[in-house]
Amino acid sequence: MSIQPRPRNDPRCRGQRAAAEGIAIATSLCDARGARFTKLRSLVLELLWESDRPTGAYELIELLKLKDSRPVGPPTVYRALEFLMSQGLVAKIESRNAYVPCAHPERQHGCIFFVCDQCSVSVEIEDPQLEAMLDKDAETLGFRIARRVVELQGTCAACRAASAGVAPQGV
Amino acid sequence: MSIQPRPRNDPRCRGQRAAAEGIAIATSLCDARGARFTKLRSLVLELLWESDRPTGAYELIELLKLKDSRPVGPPTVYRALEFLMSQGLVAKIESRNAYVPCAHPERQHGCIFFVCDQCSVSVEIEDPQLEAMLDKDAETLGFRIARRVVELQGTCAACRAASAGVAPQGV
DNA sequence: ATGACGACGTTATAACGTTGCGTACACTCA
DNA sequence: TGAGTGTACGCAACGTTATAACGTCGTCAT
Repeated sequence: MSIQPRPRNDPRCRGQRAAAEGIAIATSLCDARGARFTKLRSLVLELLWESDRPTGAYELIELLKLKDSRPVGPPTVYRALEFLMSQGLVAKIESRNAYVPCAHPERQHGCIFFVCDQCSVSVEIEDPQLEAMLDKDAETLGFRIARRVVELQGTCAACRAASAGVAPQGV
Repeated sequence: MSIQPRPRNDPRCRGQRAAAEGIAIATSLCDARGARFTKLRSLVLELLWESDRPTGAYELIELLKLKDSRPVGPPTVYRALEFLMSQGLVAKIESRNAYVPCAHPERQHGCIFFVCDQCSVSVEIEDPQLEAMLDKDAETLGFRIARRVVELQGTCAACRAASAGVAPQGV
């Protein structure tokens, strides 16, 4: 049984409220691990939580300028992202060269992302059964998995509904 | 039950022989579809088949220069790759910004790639059961999948064996 | 204080990908 | 046969994403 998906476009999961929660969890996690959750790292994570879609590194640079009037270079942002990823707080959407906050950093798990081609919304789910199958395939090959990249591109329910309104078609 | 993986680093699947076979299959497929399998497209596919690992677009540009003494620009190569991908002859490894020939273009299927962090070898497998699970998850979300990106990064059997020889450790 | 270390700043550059426009060649069809 | 059409390719410039290399600063244990 899949764990209930918790879409990142769900109102309960986005915006100021979620950002604050995300930062709080990240703070305590890093604290527990002895990892330094610096101002910059916190700011980057906050910006990702406040965004409603995967955000590129250079976009983050722009946002940091606006938010903090602090000009930061690419290496700085990439380092922050690398740290956040190493802590499981952020994931990279490889097919978009963009970054999203992990919905549940407190759990160690492989993320599966559904990314809408039209509105760019990304939804993160967990599916332990699917992970198990990948593990089995890996074992067959004698391959040791370090990182899983599972990204499904297509059309989200909202965009399908919207386009169906214009030009209805069967499922 | 998973279809037997057919690793791209399997001798039967690589080198001149495999390249020739790959080109032959591609030729007949394109012919049947009324798609133009031009000299350039064929050459790019051939280079991918001859490589033993995912190959970047700019690397292909260099290889084309060597092979054909023909200087081609980035747009030309990207267009060829786009065509080859549209025909299911080539897949992009998103986490590497690199391209591999599809082992079995004659079948329509979602590819799963195992990519070694150390030697860069990539192995392509099919797993219909896994695809079915992804489809089910998508259905739960009302998401229509257009393209699957499944890439497992880690250490291949050969590299594990090699490093185990140096510093043995349990599985 | 001082030496070690981790985080961050800065400049430049590598690597990857696209836009826009022009030309050549093949394929129809009058 | 020659005009019209569409697709592939050439080319210059540019845009985007990511990293290398090196320097500075603050913190902390000795």
